[in-house]
This record gives sequence, C-alpha cells and structure tokens, in this order.
Amino acid sequence: MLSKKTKYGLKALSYLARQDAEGPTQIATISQSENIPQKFLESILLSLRKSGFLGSKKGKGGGYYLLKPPEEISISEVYRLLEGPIAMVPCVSLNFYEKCDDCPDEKTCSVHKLMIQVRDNTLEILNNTSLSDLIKSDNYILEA
Amino acid sequence: MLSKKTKYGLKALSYLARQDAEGPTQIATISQSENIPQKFLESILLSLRKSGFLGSKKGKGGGYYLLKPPEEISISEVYRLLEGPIAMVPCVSLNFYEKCDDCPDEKTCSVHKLMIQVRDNTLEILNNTSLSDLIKSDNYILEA
DNA sequence: CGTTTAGTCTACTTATCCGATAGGATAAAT
DNA sequence: ATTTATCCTATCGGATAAGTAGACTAAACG
Repeated sequence: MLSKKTKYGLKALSYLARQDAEGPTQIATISQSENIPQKFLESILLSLRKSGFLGSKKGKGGGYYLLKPPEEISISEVYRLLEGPIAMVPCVSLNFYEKCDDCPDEKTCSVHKLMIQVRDNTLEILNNTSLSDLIKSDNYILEA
Repeated sequence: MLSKKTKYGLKALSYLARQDAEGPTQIATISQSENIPQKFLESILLSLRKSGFLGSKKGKGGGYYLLKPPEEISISEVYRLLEGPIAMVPCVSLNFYEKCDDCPDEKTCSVHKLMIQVRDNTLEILNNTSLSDLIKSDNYILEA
C-alpha cells in the first residue's frame, strides 16, 4: 500500500510541475488545492527539499519550486525517498537489501523469485515515468 | 511491503505442493522446515482452509493438504486472501475499491493513472503464476 | 528598524496494525 | 480413555502511519 506521504508528495510535485515557472508556490496553496493537511504537507515538502528535488524561499513571496525540469525527475527516485524500497520484500530490494530471518538460501526460496519479477516490472514503470509524464492527460508508457 | 503472513502462507503452500500426495502434513513439520513460528502458522493455515485452498484432518496422522492441484492455485487469489488488495492505492483496486478522501476526480489524478499501470503489471504476473510455478527451480514467466 | 510572511525544526499524540503468543476446546485415531 | 493434532478466541507489545502543536528562523517591505 502506498502511504499518504508518498501520495501527497507525488501530488504536490505534480502541482508544482503544472505551475511551471510561475515562481515559488506556497505550502498553503498546494495544501488547499490538493486537499492535503497543511502541517503534514510541510514535512513532506521539507524532505523533498533536503533531497534536492525542491528549492524553497522564505518570507513574503516565498514557497517551493522544482529544481529540475519535470522530465528529469524520475518517479522511482521520489518513491524511494518518500516510501522506501520498491521491492515488496527486503531480500529482493536493490537499494534497501536485507536478508530474511527465515530462508537459509534465497536461491531456493519460491517467494523470492516471484518477488523479483514483481520488482522488475514495477521498477520498469517507475524508472521510465517522469514527473512530466504524470501531468499529461494520457500518461501510459506501455500499451494496456 | 509483503506481510510475513502472506510470505509464510506462500511458503507453506509451496511446501505442501512439494509433498504432493504424501497425505496430510502437520503444522509442526511445516513450521520447522520453513522456519515459521508455529502458532502464527496455525492461524494462517486456518484461514487458507476456510477459503478453500486447504483441507485438514484432525487427530493422529492429521494435518493439512492441498484441495486442488498446484497448477490450479493462482497466486493472485492467495495474495488477496492473505495480504488484501494487490493495488497500491484503494482507488485503483478491482476487488477492494475505495474512493480517496482527497481527489475530487480520479480521472484527473496523476497518481491514479500511474498506480493503474503498476496494478496491471503486478496483476499480470500474479494471475499468471500458479503454485506449481512457484516450486519450479526456474519459474520466470516473462523473460528478464 | 520592526512587522508580516512563510518556511524550518522538534516533539508529541493518536490510532491502527503486524507479528506473535496463550490456553483451552474439539475431534480423530488407537 | 488417552494421545495427537487441528480449531478457536483472546490478548499483547511494539512499530509505524497520519496528523498536530508550537516555537524558531529568515526574507521582504514599509
């Protein structure tokens, strides 16, 4: 399940991408437009800033803005920051690998192999979808 | 993230599938072989039985056994029972649909569209993988 | 300067769920 | 009747998610 944090983060980024070069957008504006609790959104935008996705300006006329063009922001990066591993199980995670307590041998684990497939497919989508794809009205990268 | 419950459930089913027609297998046996806490496994097997995946026999010589051949047990069904929705977000779930609190309109939600893609891809894998695929040494249904 | 504006930071609350355990009830075999 | 093994209900601790409170800092602007 996708956390609200990630969902809100993606919606906020989409909102900013749609504003394009309109200058900084305030938290309150995004919060109201996207129905996201303001205080919660604050912390999300903060971590997006600390990871280099967003810039910010304080004081009057301040707010948040994208640091890179939407085309260069891959959803998989945002996902990993806000949600954590893309893999459904730590033992198949590329960036957050952890060995299972059970499973003496990953190679013979039936679940392991299945989850690698799921990971690869999800990764394919998230890697190849950018923020600019998200704000297109039709954003399917693969045919249904 | 896949819950331990689902992971344990899949491993237990795989174990049973490998036993084939050896008669009922006891919880304790599976528990020890697969390193799954016995009491926890009990409740998992119980719900797998109540949903028609497993049969059971009480008393001496009792245990659990598959009610259908492994080829006919789709992983997506097991997943839905133990884990719940396959979709990462309730508003794109086929079997557990729920409207989002935010989002006035799903059609214009950027996250919604992305999550449909992820769901379809994951579904494709889980629907087309059976328990018999899980216990094969090489069980990739799609080329890497 | 000082006031307003808006982001920054720390800490906390609250609720829910996951993983696991306890202990007795039930039913089958011998 | 006794043993074996599943069935069932209840419970518990810890982790995490979602959201809130409140004080702090910095920029603009008169």
